[in-house]
Order: sequence, then structure tokens, then C-alpha cells
Amino acid sequence: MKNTIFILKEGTPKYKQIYEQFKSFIERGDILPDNPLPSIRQLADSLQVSRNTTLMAYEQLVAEGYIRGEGRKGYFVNELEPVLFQNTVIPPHKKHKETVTPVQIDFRAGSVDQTNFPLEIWRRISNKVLTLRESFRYGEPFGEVCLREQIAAYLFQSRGVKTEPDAIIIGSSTQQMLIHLGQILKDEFTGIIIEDPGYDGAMEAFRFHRFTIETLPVYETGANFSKLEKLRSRLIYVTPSHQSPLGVSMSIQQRQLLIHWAKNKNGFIIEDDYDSEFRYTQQPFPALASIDSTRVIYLGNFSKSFLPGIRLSYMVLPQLVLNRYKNQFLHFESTSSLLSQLTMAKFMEEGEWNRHIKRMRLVYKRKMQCLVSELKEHFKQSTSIIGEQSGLYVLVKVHLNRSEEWLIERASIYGVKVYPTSIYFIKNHPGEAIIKLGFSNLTCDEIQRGVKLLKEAWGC
Amino acid sequence: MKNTIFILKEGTPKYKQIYEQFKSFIERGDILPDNPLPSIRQLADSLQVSRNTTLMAYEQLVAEGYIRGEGRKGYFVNELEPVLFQNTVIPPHKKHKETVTPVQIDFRAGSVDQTNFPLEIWRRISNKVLTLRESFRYGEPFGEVCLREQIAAYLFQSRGVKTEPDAIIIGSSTQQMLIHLGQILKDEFTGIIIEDPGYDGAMEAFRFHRFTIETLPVYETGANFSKLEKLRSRLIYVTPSHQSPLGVSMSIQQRQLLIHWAKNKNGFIIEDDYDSEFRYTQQPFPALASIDSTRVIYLGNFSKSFLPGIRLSYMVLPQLVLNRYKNQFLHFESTSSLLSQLTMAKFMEEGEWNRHIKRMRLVYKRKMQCLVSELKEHFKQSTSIIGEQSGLYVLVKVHLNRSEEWLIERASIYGVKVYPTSIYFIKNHPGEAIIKLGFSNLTCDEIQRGVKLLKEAWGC
DNA sequence: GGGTATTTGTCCGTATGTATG
DNA sequence: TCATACATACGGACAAATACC
Repeated sequence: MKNTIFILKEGTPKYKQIYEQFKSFIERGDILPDNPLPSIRQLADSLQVSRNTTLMAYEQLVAEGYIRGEGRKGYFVNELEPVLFQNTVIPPHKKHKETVTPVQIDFRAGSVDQTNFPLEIWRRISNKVLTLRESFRYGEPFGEVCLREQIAAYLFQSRGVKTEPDAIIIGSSTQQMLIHLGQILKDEFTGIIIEDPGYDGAMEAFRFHRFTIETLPVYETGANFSKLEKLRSRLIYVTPSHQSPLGVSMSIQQRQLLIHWAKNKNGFIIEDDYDSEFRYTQQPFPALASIDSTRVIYLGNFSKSFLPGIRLSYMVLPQLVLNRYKNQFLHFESTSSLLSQLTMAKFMEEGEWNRHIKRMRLVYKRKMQCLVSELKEHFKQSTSIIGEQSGLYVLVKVHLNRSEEWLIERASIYGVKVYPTSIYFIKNHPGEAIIKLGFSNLTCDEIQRGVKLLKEAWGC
Repeated sequence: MKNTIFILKEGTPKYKQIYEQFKSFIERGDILPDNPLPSIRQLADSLQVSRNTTLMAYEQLVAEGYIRGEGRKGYFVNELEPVLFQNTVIPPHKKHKETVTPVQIDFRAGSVDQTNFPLEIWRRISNKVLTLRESFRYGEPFGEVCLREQIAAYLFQSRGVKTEPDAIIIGSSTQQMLIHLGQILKDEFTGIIIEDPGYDGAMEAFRFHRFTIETLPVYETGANFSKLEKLRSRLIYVTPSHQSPLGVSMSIQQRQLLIHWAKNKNGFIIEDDYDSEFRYTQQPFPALASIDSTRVIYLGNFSKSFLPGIRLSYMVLPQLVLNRYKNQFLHFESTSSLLSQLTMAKFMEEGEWNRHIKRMRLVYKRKMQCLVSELKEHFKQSTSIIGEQSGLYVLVKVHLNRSEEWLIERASIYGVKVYPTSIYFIKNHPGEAIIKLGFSNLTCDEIQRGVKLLKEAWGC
């Protein structure tokens, strides 16, 4: 309650109106005892009156005992009546409850390694960007050209995707872009095929537009593409390089099959390449979008490998969709921060992005190895590991005949936070509980401790 | 420039004398750009006056663009206009092609004063935020709690809007939030009333959801509320504190009428308070949302008064809408940057936001006065000025029997960029051409030159 | 290199003189 | 003479930034 706005009428003295207002504020309890009133200057400013006028009002309130002036600190509300019981403050109660089971180890996927973040470089660049004249304008509706150029170059180099900067759209998140996509596709397409299990955020996005949702079953060995022909939709959302969440990679044959399917049906493939940067064993497969550029919508992001909170994603649209997109969204402002875009563009331009990715691949590879070997050592036959070749998490299938809920709950008692996967399954539910373990922001030491605690928690 | 002692006369206010002295120092080049002025204390000491007296002088100089305050470092001289250099050097090669008709003065609305942006403070805070563990997680879907708390406090203090942080939703732009709003309202409401003329981006957002659009005619004197009853929609989008683009402010009577209308009809009012910070003459009216919190959806943003590129907006939802919103968007990620949100929250927490707004109000008031007086002087009867009481732009109605296009085209030949208003009008077209002049990122000097050039260009 | 003293802008309440009716 | 309102000016207190040990 620094200051307040109300209207001053004509006819009655200003200072009296101010006095009346605050009197009723205090009586109604809008300003509680010991809380400050707006400072004389601020109030005078916001009411556009002289300081002395507000002073008169305050003096009146002081005289009547509503408030007190404390030297040069300000004016404070008095206790209305000596209700001494109200003040018996017992603040530190709550803290007790919260720390009963402190989370020591959080196997959260989607966080990011903090220790290796190029803080200083990012800082340097973003500070520099802040001094540019450019930073003070409105952003381009489809994203800054400089960033799109950098992304185009990067995509070609790392994913084999050949594209013009013009075909790239910058957005704030994969999900937000899927929603935009849904908007322009829902007239032509009424249904969409998604993977089961699959990224829940994608499903939400399509549900949002009331798409009919068909599912393509995916197993640890890959998707069941034979089912594809039986489905009616001509639109499909897939995660070829690292299936979310099972971690399998689509084979070249499957990729070609999929593209043929899309071409025959005049459909589109939405390829979400959400964490393609992190493949630890073989060379990463080229993206679907590198095989065919007319039927594949490519989605990428900076959240997984950089900063989740930065809200920068992008997509590459085939000509057909691009035109529709631009028509539909020309008059809309971009949702992503100009500053972030400019900073990221400079970051990439200076080669820092490649450097960072390279470094992080090693870091995460080591963590993955650590996690997998720990799991194998401690759990032996009681779990099997899914998706250990890439990405920032693994799934563990727990052969203990316990529910997912039980496993998570037990772990939390031991101070370990692990995550469910049931939310990703639609119809294709697995027989056994599968737990998701992200490792990106844990040290090897923490991973080891975490696995040991899990063993104790689950009793195996 | 440490011991600048001059003698104060009697008769004129001290702070004015100090101001005059330094003004002439700077104009004469006695203190060069980027050099510091004497510190407030030093000067106060050596002139034997109070610090506040010298502070007033410095504030005046800031408002007029002579100097800038850099946090707690000191006050520094700004670059004066490069008027002198214009005629001399023809710098590099490139400029030759591009500057066939070089835009010298850009009366763009929606940009932001760059010289007074609290760069250092923002930098400091954002650097600090980058070191926090918090910054490496995903953001909350409806915005960070700390920022929402700050906004709640600010809204109460400055706009009289009483709300819980929980009822605030953070988004990336007004338009994006309107689209989200449209999504949850389009089932119950099929049509919406918008102002004519009005903010084009809002219309696009509602068109996007295929709302039936009805218009409420607005004139320089205010909206024609008598028409309201004849319209079928129960949803209305308005800009009460500073009508976009005409600049009129809704009277108290009209506000109450509108709220009654919404209550009777079980409709909602969407109140876009897009630049309420900048009102120069009377005190600002409290927001509609401060009168009624059940039927008013309040929209605010940080783009107009801070950084357009930061992409931070917010809205306050009444309980009814809030529940629907949360249900619909619970599974969606926030579109605005976590980092920006945390930084802004800290910025507000430290009182920097209030300080910045206060300073900018002075700066913009000064620029507005400059623009209006220049226009009045040079154009006399040939134009009338609309909306000179608030905001970051004025409209000028040009009584020259020329088309908007011609006026813009002619101006551009003379190196002045001015903007159309016809895009804001739907059916309620004005008889004469109206031109939009934004002044936020121009200095008084540039404004003067711009108006002179306009006079030449339009030949009056 | 890390604590400490100083400098800096900024806020605070306040006092005085003056201009209206 | 009085009530009301404003413009001008004062110095104490504080926290961030910087300089100095």
C-alpha cells in the first residue's frame, strides 16, 4: 500500500477528501496496523496536489489517532483498539511442515545443467545487446531475421535441413507453435495422429483445436507403422530422432515410409526434433525435414539444451504451410522476446552455441553413463533401462510389481524425486510401471546417491 | 568539472537558476557528452543549497533530454543532436544507396525513449537473476508468482485495482492474451463490441476466433454510448483511460453506465489500460476494474512504458473467467520468458519501476508539450490536435483537403516519417485525414525539426 | 581478493512564503 | 483574518555503487 488512487471531487476541500478516504480505508481494514500510508510526496504526486495538502490530511488523521508519523520514515496506521491478542505472532510454524521430507535428489527431466552454463558469455552478449538501438523497437512478427539466419545455418550443418531463413518462424515454445499450427491446419485437417505414448503437451495443443486424435502405438523397439494405413488422418505428429518418451530413434526405412505416406495422402508430418542435440552413440540421423521439405514441418527449440526459461523455439515450414501461416499471423505480434532473440543470434554468430552444444553433449554423455551404470549395478535384473542412447533422461521399467504411484511415493520418502510416465500413455499402457529419470541438472555424485536411495526406497 | 561555483541571485528560484546554468553549460559544450555533472551533494554543498534543490534542477534537465541519470553513479550529459554533423561528412559507402530519402525524423508511436532507459539497473538485476538457481527451471504456466505479486501491488497503488496475485495471468502481449481470452469466451459469446476507431490488433485477435464484430463509434469527444443498447453482443473491448487512438478518456458517468450494462447483460468488459501511466494534465481516473471486479477483465503491459521487445503483459481476470481460463490453459506452457519475468519482478520490488515511470512521465510530458506547441505555432489554423492530454502520441487532423496517403508520402520526401490512422477506422471514417505522430523516441530538438519539415512538406 | 569506508542518488517529513478566494 | 492550496527550499536517513585498504 504505497499509494492509492481515487478521484477528487470539486466543491469539498481536497485535504478533507483525502482525509476521509484514508479514514475509511483504515476503518475498513484496507490498510492494516503498522503498515505505512503512501508517502506524502507519492500521494501528492499521484493525486496531483501539493504536498502540503496531503500533509494537512495526514495531520488530521494523526490528530484523531488513526495514524502516527514516525519521524522521517513515514506515516503508519495505528491499532484501532488495543486488541492485543491479534499480534501474538507465531511465524515460524509453517517451515516445520515443509521440511519433513526434503528433496535431496531431483531426477527432473527438462531442467538444465547449471554449472556448465556459459553464464559469463551470455551475460556479456546480452549486456551488449542491451546497448544497441535495435533492442528498443518492436520485434518482427515471425522472429528476427538475424536469428533465423543463424538457425538456418545451424540446421543445415547439424541436421541436414536445407532451408531459407524466410521459412523459419520463431515462437516461444513448441506447444505455442503447435497451437498456431493447429489453427492454420484445422480447416483442411480434422484429425491428427500422435504417438502413444507421446508428448502430452502436443496432445493438449491439438485437443485445444478439437482435432480428432488417433494414436500410433510406439514400443521400445519403435512405432508400429503398419497401423498407419488404417488411420484416417493425414496429419501426424512425431518425434523421430528421439521418441518422446521412449527414446527410440526412427529407422531410415521408417522415415522414408512416413514421407511416402504423407506425399500420397497430401498430408503433413510435424517433426518435433526436441532434443536431437544429444545423441551419444552413433551419428544422429538426419532429420525428416532433410529428406523432404514439402511435407515436413520441422520443430526445434532452445529450451532443452540451453535455458528452459528463455522461451525460444522455432519451426521450418514447407512453402504451402508457410504462406498460410504468414497470411493468418501477419497481423499478430511475436510472442518471444526481442532481446532474447537478438542475444541468441549473437551467441550463435560467435560460435558459442556450437561450442556449448559440443561441451554439453560430453557432459550429458558422462552423466548418462553414470546413471546407466549405477542403475545396472544396483538394480541388476529388477529394472530394465529404456532409451539410454540419447536425450536427457532415461526410462526405467521396474519389475517389482509395484504401481508407479507407489514407486514415486516411496522414493519421495527417501528424498528422491522421480517422475511418472503414465501421463504420456493414451491407450497403449505398459504392463509394468515405468519411471522417468532426468539427469541434466544432477552431478554424477548426486546421481549415485540418488540411485542408492532409490534402491533402498524400493527395497531391491 | 568538479567545482563549478556560480552565484545565485535572489528573485528567481534557486533550482531554476541551477537548471539554466547547466543548460547553457551543456549547450555551449562546457561539459561534453558522457561527462558527469557534479554530484548532487557536491553541488548542493558548494552552492550552499539543499540537495533537493539541486535534484529538482537535474530532474528538469533529464526531462528535457540534456542529461541522464545512471542509477547511483551520477548524472551524465547526453549526446546533443548531431545537427552539426549532418551537412559535413558523407560517411561510408553503403549509406549512399539507402539514403536516397533518408528518414531523419521518425514519428513512430510505440517506440520508447532510449536515453532514459535505466540500462545499468536492468543489467545489474538481470545479471543477478542469471546466477539464481531459479532461472534454470521451467516457468509457471500462468506467470511467476513473484511478478504477479508485484503487479498486484502496483495495480492497487497506481490504478486502484484490488486483486489477488492469483487472479493475474502473465502473457507475452496484449494481443496474445486477447487470443487466449477469445478462446475461453467464444463458447458463451459469439460477438464482441469494439471501438471504432480502435486498436487494430484487438480486432485481429477477435476476428481470429470468428467473433461477430459490432462497433461502437468513438469521436474526439468520446464514445457514443447511446448506441450500446442497440447492439446484440454482451462483450466489449474498450480503452477507457486513453482511447486508442483518439485519446479521449471515458468519464465517470460513462464508466458506471458501462459497468451497469455489463452487469445487466451478464457480459464482460475487456479494459485495455495500455498506456495509463502517461497522463499529463489531470490526475488519472481509476481503472474500470477498480469500480467492479466481477465483470471487468483488465489488461496491462510493460511494452509501452518500458521495452516493447520484452514481451511482458498481464491481465486480471474476474473469478468466473479465471476458473475457465485456468482449466483451459493449465496444461500449456507460459509464452513469456522466465528470465524477463524474474528480472521485472526484482526491478519492481526494488522500486525501480515506480521510479522509472515517474521519470518517464516527466520526460514524455516535456516532449508532448514541445510537440504540441510546435504544431500550434507552425500550423496555426491548418491542423487541430487530438489527444494531447496523455499518451505517447498525438493525432493531427489536417485541414488541407489532402489525403492521408499524400500527407505521408510528402512527409517522407522531406525525410519525416509519419503514420496513418485510417487503419484504425472501421465504418466511422472521419471527413479529413488524420495523421499519427508518436514522439517517445525523439528529442525536443528532433521534434522541432520534424514539425518544421512537415510544414514545408505539406506547404502550409 | 574480500571486507570496509565513502560517495552517490534517492527517499522521507517538514518549514516557509505566497496567492487566492 | 481565515481557509485552502501551492511553490520553493531544507536537512536527515538509507541503500546501492564505488573506492580504498
